[in-house]
Amino acid sequence: MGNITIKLLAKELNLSTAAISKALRDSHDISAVTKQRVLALAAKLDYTPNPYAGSLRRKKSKTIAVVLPEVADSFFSLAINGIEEVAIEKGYHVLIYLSHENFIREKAILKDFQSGRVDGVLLSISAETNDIQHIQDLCNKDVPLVFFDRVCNDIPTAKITTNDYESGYAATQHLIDNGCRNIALLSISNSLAISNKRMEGYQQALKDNGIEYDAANHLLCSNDVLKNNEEIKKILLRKKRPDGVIATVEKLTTAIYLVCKELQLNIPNQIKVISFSNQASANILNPSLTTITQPAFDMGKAAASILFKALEKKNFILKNESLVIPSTLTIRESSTNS
Amino acid sequence: MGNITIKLLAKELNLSTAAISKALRDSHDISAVTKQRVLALAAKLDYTPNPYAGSLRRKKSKTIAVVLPEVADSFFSLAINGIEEVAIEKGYHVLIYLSHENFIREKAILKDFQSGRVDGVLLSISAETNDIQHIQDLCNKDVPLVFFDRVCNDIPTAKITTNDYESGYAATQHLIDNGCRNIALLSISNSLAISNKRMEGYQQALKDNGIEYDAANHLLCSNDVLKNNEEIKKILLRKKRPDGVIATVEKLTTAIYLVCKELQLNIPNQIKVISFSNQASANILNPSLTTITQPAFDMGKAAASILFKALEKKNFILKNESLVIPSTLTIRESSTNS
DNA sequence: CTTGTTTACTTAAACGGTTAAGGAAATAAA
DNA sequence: TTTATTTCCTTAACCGTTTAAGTAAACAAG
Repeated sequence: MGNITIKLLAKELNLSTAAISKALRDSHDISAVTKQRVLALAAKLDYTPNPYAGSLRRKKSKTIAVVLPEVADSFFSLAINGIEEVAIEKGYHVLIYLSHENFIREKAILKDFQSGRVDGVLLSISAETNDIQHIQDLCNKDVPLVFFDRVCNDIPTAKITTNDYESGYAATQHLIDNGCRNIALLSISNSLAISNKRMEGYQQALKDNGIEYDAANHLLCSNDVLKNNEEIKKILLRKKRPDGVIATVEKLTTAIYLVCKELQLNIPNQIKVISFSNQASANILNPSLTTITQPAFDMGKAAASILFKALEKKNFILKNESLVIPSTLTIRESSTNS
Repeated sequence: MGNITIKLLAKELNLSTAAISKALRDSHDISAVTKQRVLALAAKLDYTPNPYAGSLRRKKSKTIAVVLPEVADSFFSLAINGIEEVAIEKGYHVLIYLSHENFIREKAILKDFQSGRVDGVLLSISAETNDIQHIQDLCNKDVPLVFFDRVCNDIPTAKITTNDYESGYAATQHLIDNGCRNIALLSISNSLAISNKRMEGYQQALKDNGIEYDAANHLLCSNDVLKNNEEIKKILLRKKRPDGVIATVEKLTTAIYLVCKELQLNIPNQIKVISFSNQASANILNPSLTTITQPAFDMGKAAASILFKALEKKNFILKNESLVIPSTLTIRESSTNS
C-alpha cells in the first residue's frame, strides 16, 4: 500500500526526515517557508503519522485504559461517557477492558499494562478482588492509576468515590422516617469498600434510631439472576418479613420488583424500596422508584481529569487528589406512604 | 526506569536479540535448551514485550476500534459486552470512541484510523451522518470495517443488523391487532437505515390493514429531552389523538410514559405503547412495557467475530458476510387490553 | 574425503517516527 | 576585518521488536 510516511515527504521536498518531523511539530528550527511547503504537501497527500512509531520513540502512548467490572449498568455507561469526553479533549485514546467481576481476568488485564501500552489507568475493581498484588505491581512500574467508584484503600493513589457511607445512612434513615423498622439490605460483596461503607451507614442509621441490626436482613447477592430472585423471595417470605429494602446496586431493583409482584406484596404499602441506581426509568416504574443516584458522569470525568493532570505534570502526587462527589437521594413513590 | 527489553535478556544470556525474539515466539530455529533458558529468564525478570515496537515492525496493532453514537443506552452497552468478549478471546484490544451523534466527530475519529492505529473498525454511524466520504476513505485504505446496527448501505462491507423492517411491521401489526387505528411513530432520524426500515415496516403494516398513513403521526425526535417531551405532548393533545405509540428507540420510552402521566392518559386503555428497547426494567414499568428487543449482545459478538475473520484470513470478502439477527417482540401490559 | 544438508545461531536492516549534535551560510557584534 | 551568534538545515542514533540473509559447526550422503 506504500503508506505516506515522513520519509516520502522528505524525498518529495528534498529535505531530511528530521526537517519534516520538526516542521510538522512546528519547531522554530524550521523556516516559515519550509513549514508551509511541508504542511501543504502533508495535507495534499493526506499524511497521517504512525502513532506507534511515535509511541515507541517517546515512550508515551497517548492512550489510557479503563477497566470496569461490567458495562451493562447505567453507572458504568455514564462513567464511560464522562471519561471519553475528557480523553477526546486531551487528545488521548481510550482502551476499554471488562473484568466481568473476575479476579483472574483483572489480573491479566493489569499485567499487560506493564508493557507501556497505556500511559495511565482508570480502575474500578472487581467484586472478587481481595488480593491486590497485581495493582501494587502496576503502581511499582510507575503507571499512574486512578480508582473510581470501586476503590482499593490499601493502594496510595487518587480515588474518586461518592459518599457511600452517608448514602447508606440516608437511605436507611429515609426508610425509617417512613415507618420502616425491619430493613433488608441487598449487596453484592463483602469485600468491596463501597459495599462495606453503604453497609456501615445502614448499620449506624439503625443504631441511631434504636433499631437492632439483624444479620438475617443482610443478603449477599451474586451474578446469578435466578439465584438472587430465590434468595430475595426467601427473605420476603420470612416470618419477620422486612418492611423496607435497600438495593445497593441497580441491577437488583428488577429482582425486588418482580419478587414483590409475584408475592403480591404492595410497594410501598407493605414494603418500601429504595435503590442505588442511575436508571433513567426510575421515574416510570410502578411505583416510581426512590433512588440514591450516583454522579456517574461526573465521577468518570473527574477520574479522567485527575489522571490527565498526573500525565501532564510530573511530580504530581496522585494520592493527594482523592475526591468524593456526593450522591443524591430522589424520593419517589416506592418509599413513601401513599 | 530501564525496562526489561529483549536487548537486556540478550546481554544477560550472551545471545543476540534475534535469538531471544525467536525463542519467545517458539521458532524452531532455536534449540530446546536455549528456549528454556530464555523463557526462564523472561519469567524471572517479568519481561513484557513492548506492544508498540511489535506493532511498528509487523504493521499490525492487535487492536480494533468501536465507534458508537453514545453509550448511555442499553443496546450499545450490551453490544460492547459482546464485542469485548470476542476481542479478549482473540487477544485483541478494544479502543472505544463516541461520536455523540455528531458528524464532525465521527469524521475526525475515522480519519485517525488511517494511521494504522487499529487493524479493524466496528462502526455504528451517527444519526447526523449523510455524507459518507470519510467511511469511503477509510475503506480505500483497506482498513476492514464492519457495520453493526446503524449501517450505511452504500459501503460494500459486512453489516450486522436486526430485522428492522419486520420489527416495525410486527410492532405496528401488534398494535392494530389490539385495536389501534391511529398509531404515532417516534424516530430519531430521517436518514438512518434502521429508522427508515422501521418506518417502512410501519407504513406497510398500516397499508395491509387498510389504514391510511398520516404524516402528522410521524415525529422526528432530537437529542433535546425537553423538546422531545413538548413535541410528544403536542401529538398527544391533538384532536385526533393517537391510540398507539411506537418508540423506535429506547430513550423515548421515558418521555412517553411521563407525558402520558402528565396528561393523565391511561396506558394501555387510552393509548397503547410499544418500544424498541433492551431495558431490563421493561418488565417492572407501570404498566410493564411491550418491547421489540434487539439481540444487542449477539450483534456485538457477531460483528466482532466477522471482523476477526477478516483480520485472520486474507482474501476474506467482508461484503459477503452480512448477517441479520432477528429481534423479538415481548408482549406485556402496555400494549394489550386489560 | 568431498559435498550437501541441517542445526543453531548472528548480523544487520527495517518499521516510522524523534531528537541530540553538528555544520554551513547569513547576520550581528566587536 | 575578525569573531560570535543566529538561522535553518542535515546526519545519525535511537525507541524495541521482527525477520531476511548469512554463517560456522555438526552431521549425513555419496
